[in-house]
Amino acid sequence: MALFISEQTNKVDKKGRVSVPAQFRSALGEALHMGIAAFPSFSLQKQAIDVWPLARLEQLQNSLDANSDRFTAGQKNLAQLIFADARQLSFDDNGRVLLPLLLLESAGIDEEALFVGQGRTFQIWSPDRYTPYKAGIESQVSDSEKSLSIFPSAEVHG
Amino acid sequence: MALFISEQTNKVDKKGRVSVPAQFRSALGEALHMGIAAFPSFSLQKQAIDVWPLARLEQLQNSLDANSDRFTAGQKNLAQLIFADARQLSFDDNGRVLLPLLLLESAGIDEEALFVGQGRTFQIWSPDRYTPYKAGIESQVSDSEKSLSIFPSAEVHG
DNA sequence: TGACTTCCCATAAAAACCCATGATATCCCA
DNA sequence: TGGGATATCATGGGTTTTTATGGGAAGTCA
Repeated sequence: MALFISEQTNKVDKKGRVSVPAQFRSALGEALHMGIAAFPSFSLQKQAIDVWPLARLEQLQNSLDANSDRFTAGQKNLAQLIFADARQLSFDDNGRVLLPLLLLESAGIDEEALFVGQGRTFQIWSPDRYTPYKAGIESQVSDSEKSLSIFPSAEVHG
Repeated sequence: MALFISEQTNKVDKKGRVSVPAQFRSALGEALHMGIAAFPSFSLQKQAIDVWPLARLEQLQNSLDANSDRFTAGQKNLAQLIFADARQLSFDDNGRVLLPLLLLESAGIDEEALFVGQGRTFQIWSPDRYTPYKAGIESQVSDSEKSLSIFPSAEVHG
C-alpha cells in the first residue's frame, strides 16, 4: 500500500459526510474495501483524529497475540483504548465517509476537515487547531536537522 | 536510478503544467511510473521546491518503521512535516507534471521554472531567486577547496 | 414515528487525457 | 561530410474524466 502524503481540506456536510482525498483512497488500494478505523489521536492528546487502514489494526492485534511479552503494560493499555475508541468507517460510492459525531466533537471539527498525510496513516484536523500545532512542530526542528540529509545512513550508503 | 544533473528552465503554462527535463525523466527510469514528491525545501527555508523520487520517501518511511530509535526527535518531526507538505506529482504522456499552486507560490515561481539537479534529488526554482542564491553558494567555496582533489570517498568508491 | 443511514442522481470545478505544432536534436546514407 | 529524413522535446489547446459536493428518496433501527 502506498503512502499517505500531503494535506487537503474538504467540507463536512450537514449529514457529517466528508470526501476522503482521492489520493488517500488510491493509496489505500485493496485496503479501501476493508475500510478504515478512526479514533481520537492519543499521541496528540486527542486534538485530532487518527486514521488507520483496518489492516494495520489487525497487524497490531497479531503482534499482541504473538509477542505479548515485548509490549509494556502501558502499550497494552494503549492498544485496549484504541480498540475501544476506534470507529470503523466505510466508503460510499463517492469516496466519502460518515464521521461520527463523537469524533467530530473530540477533534473540534465543524465545517471543514483537514486531512494530513503521515506516511502509513493519516490524521483529520480542525484547520483552526492544525495551524498552531504545525507551527510548533516546525519550531522543534533545528536548522542542522533541516540541512542534513534525513537519512542517518545516507552518508554511509550513498 | 541515475543521478539528476544540470540546470534547465522550462515554461509553466496557465494550467500550472511544466515539462520535467527529459534527462531527469530518464534518470528516474522505473521510478517514473511511481511518480515524484515535491515539497518546499526545508534546507533552503522554503525558497525553492525539493523533489524526490517517491521511492525515496518510501525508503524514509521504512527507515522510520525499522529503526525509529536512530532518529532524533527533530528528525522525526521533520519527517512528519515532509509527509504533510509533500505533494505527489505524476507525469502526463508528454512528461509534464502539474505543480500545485501552493508550491508555485511558496517558491515564487510564476512563468518559468528552473530545474536544478542535485544528484539523487532535484530542485525547482524561480529563476529570479536562483541567481543570487547560486552566487552566494559559489562565494562560500574557498580557493583551497576548489583546488583540492575533492571528496575523500571518491578514491574509495570510485 | 422519527432520527439516522444508505443509496442514488446532479453539477461545477479541477485534473487527466489526447492530439497538434514548431523547434531541436539525431540519424542515415549518398 | 553534407543535408534531408526522422525522432524527440517542449509547449499549447481542446475534450473527457475524475473529484468534491449537494440534495432527494428509500431503507433501517429503536
